[in-house]
Amino acid sequence: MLQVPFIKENKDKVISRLAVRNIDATEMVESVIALDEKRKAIQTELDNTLAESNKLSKEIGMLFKSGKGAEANALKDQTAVLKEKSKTLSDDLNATTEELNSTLYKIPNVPHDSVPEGKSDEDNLETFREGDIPKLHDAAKPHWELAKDYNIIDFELGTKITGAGFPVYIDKGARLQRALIAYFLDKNTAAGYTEYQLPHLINEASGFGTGQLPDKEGQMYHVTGDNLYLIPTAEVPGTNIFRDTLVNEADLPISITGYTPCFRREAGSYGAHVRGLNRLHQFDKVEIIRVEHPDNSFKALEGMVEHIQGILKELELPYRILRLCGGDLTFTSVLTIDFEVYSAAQEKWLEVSSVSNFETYQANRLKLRFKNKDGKNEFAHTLNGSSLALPRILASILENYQTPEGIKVPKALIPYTGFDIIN
RNA sequence: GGAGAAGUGGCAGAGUGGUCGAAUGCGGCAGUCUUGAAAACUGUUGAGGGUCACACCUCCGGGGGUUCGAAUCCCUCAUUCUCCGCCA
Repeated sequence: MLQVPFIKENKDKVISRLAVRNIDATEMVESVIALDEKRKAIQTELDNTLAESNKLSKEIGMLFKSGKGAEANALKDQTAVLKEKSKTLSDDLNATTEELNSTLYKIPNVPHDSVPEGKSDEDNLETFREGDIPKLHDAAKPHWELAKDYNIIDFELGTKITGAGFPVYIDKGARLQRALIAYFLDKNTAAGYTEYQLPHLINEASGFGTGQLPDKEGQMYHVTGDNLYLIPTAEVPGTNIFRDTLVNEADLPISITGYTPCFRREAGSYGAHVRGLNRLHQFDKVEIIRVEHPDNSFKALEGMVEHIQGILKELELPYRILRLCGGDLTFTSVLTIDFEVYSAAQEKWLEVSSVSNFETYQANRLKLRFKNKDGKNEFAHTLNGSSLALPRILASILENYQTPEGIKVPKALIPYTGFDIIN
């Protein structure tokens, strides 16, 4: 969430930049400022009441010590009134703080100056494009047909076992998945990211830490028996490593990577865009996460973008880079860069990675800080990105690399798969 | 799943009703010494709210209670450790 002093000092800017997200935050911003003023007033009154009460208690203690029991008992009566008053005030304070926080939770992060205006993904700004779109043979097919022809992914079987959106990968399909995971992790660790294996279920506190809760619980699978949630992305367990921590400035940046399955309810999705691997309830993803010094976070974002570019180039997939417009920007992000890969048989671009800088928005909720040169605790910046998400990479490999003889394996992956063609 | 124990500042670790926001050590920061560094020595060093700055308030796993007063007593929840059971 945003910090109240920041909102106060940059009120007009906050409102005007949030307008890029097509929301009018005027009312929420005003309300935050008013509630904070109210909170301060109550806090001050409560503090004074408690100070008085503390003072009396000390006096009572001293009187008892010096054997003046009668005087002490007389003072006790006075404390009763103060106690009643402080009870009322603290209830009032709690209610106000809660109201303040719930308003803060509703205000998304303030988009970076470079974020273009726009309503939907159609308004995202393409900034770069590389790689040749392959010319496929006449009998070329979309990946869901290829998957069936070569028996490497069985969607119906997954439907039988679980439901739609839970595919079963078979034989070379499964090996290709495993190869991609290992390949991505190797690329990430070679770039300085430390590999982590993370829990696939998270508790409520973690959901709050990264912003999935309180508003977006409908997007996660909820294990009600234990009140845990299945992770929608490794970002959640990975970033919550740093919840309630004070890191050393010298340890920044912290870079971690991890492979996890991701579970998303995707309620309300339907139609052609969910066909095959395009949108699933369970999918695999390798994530990169960074905790950065505020001075360096945008440079770090650039570095992450270059890193992912390197992987897509090595896989020889045609890709483009987009700067998300305000309307498409995720709630917690200041700036998000998307990567899309061209899927030749579907003849469309598929999103395979999303890289974001959250600045202090997550750190504020997480209480992730470092001690700066002046000895003050300062919120760190957090960033993350997919490096990479598997299903659409797989889809584009299957489609782009298909030949009449079979599906070729990208050169970079052959050491990992142990085979060079699916036929 | 059963029995017992524990949780304190960045870390380790004392503290069993008032003088405790909390001894001590490590780490951090500043200084002395040194050509410089290390060592040694001296000083300083928790977080949040509040204030121009003070004052003041809150925080000893989370929540609740007893008391004029709680790190300390009681209840409760989650966690960790030890022993037993079960087990990939």
